[in-house]
Amino acid sequence: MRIGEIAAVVGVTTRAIRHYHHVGLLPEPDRRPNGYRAYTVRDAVLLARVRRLTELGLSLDEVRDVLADDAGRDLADVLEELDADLARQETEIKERRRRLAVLLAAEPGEGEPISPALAELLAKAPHTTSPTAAKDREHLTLLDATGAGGEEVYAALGPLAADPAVLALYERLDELADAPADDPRIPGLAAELVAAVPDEVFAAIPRDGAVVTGFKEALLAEYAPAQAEVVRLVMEAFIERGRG
Amino acid sequence: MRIGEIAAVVGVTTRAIRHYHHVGLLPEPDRRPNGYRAYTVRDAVLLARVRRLTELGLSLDEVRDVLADDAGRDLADVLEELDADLARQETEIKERRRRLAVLLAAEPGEGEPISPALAELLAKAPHTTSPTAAKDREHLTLLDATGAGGEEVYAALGPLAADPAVLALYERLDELADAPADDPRIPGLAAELVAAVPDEVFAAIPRDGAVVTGFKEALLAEYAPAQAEVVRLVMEAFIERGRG
DNA sequence: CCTTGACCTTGCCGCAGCGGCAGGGTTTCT
DNA sequence: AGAAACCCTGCCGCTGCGGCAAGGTCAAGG
Repeated sequence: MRIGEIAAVVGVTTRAIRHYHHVGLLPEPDRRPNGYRAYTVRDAVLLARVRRLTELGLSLDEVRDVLADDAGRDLADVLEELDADLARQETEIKERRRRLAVLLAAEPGEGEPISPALAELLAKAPHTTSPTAAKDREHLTLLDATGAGGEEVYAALGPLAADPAVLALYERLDELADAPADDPRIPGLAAELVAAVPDEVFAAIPRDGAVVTGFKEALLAEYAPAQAEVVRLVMEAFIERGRG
Repeated sequence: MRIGEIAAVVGVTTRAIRHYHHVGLLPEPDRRPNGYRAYTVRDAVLLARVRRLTELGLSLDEVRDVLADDAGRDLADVLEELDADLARQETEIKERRRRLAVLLAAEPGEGEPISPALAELLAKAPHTTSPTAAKDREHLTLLDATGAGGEEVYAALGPLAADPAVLALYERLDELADAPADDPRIPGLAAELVAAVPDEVFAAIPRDGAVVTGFKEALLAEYAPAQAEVVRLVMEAFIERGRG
């Protein structure tokens, strides 16, 4: 048989067969005078064995091992390992599909894949065009994606988000966009912000390991000077609370 | 933040981030005077979005598309397609595991992954050292692997395998190993072989499409001249029966 | 001051299992 | 005789990074 014929018999492509030759999985058969590979039925039997194993999901290296050690004992080992691997993949896929289902169910409006808990929180918050509020929401999605914040954080933030008084605080922060870093309104606003956040929020944020070096600086760099001052003061106050 | 810091915040490797830059999935941030990449919190937010999507199983190209079309409508499409794909993979894995389970249950002796139906058939056949019988078994595994033979073939072959008289036929075929192609024993043996195979076997073999060109020649080449003659006669007789 | 160690930079190779293509030659059918 | 359908070798491409090489940079400690 020529390569196309054995390929048709066994049900694989000629490219695959040549690849098997290339990696030494199948021996190169004799050649006809014109250079064509001349396959025997025994080659087809061998190829079919290879094929069965690869279709089960074994890697070519594993197939080579199994065919080399004709022990048959090895095969059972490899198959069991493979089954364990497939089981792992299966649960992985199920988990992903579960999360996908959650997203698909809750997302026909949002253009962002976020956890349902955060989605609920954001939905509760009043609509606003405040830039600093938008920034806060972005930071929350970051927290959400890293998985650092659990359900408790969102639950604790719930009343805060629903409180219309918070909007006024955001607006006062917005007003500091062009103010100098020593604006007199800074300390007062910082104090009010600290007071507004309930203790539970702070308690719910996992404090395992310090915040990554450089993150705070980067966070402050996001804001105008006077706003950064406010944020810095608020953060300091929280760190104090953490120590207390 | 430096690259290692943003990587720690979001929970990815620096290599992945650089890769995202390389393929244009994330914009290259500004550089510090020393050449280090300087990331902002906004970069972290973006990276986190990318990360969420890739973790769901989207390809980097798909992520790029989703982030480009901020429509949010596109996202739902991609996610649904992804879910369909995952569902397909899941059933695929289940099917493989099912076959694996069958093999693992029935195989603690055989060194070959074959269908249980064929395994049962081979177990029924009496033990023999006949080379031509061994060849036949190999050819059956080939048939088994290609999926051409269904359960009916094996069922029809059952009585034949269990018949000890068949052993004598194999031995007579073996005896022709060194005989010339015009040995007088050939026609009689061929006729007896044809007579031995029940009609159901022949009927059960699916005859969709001719046998692959070149296969018969290769099959005949497996045998010594006189044996090949027998096989050829048997095949001819079957083809005749097929026409009738 | 010098070293060590922990960072950062660019860039290229490797991975699995083939598919595709280029740039030939052969056989076969019409 | 020409076209279609085969065959050959060989190399690049895909995915999503990981690893390694061969450096530059920066902070802390002996």
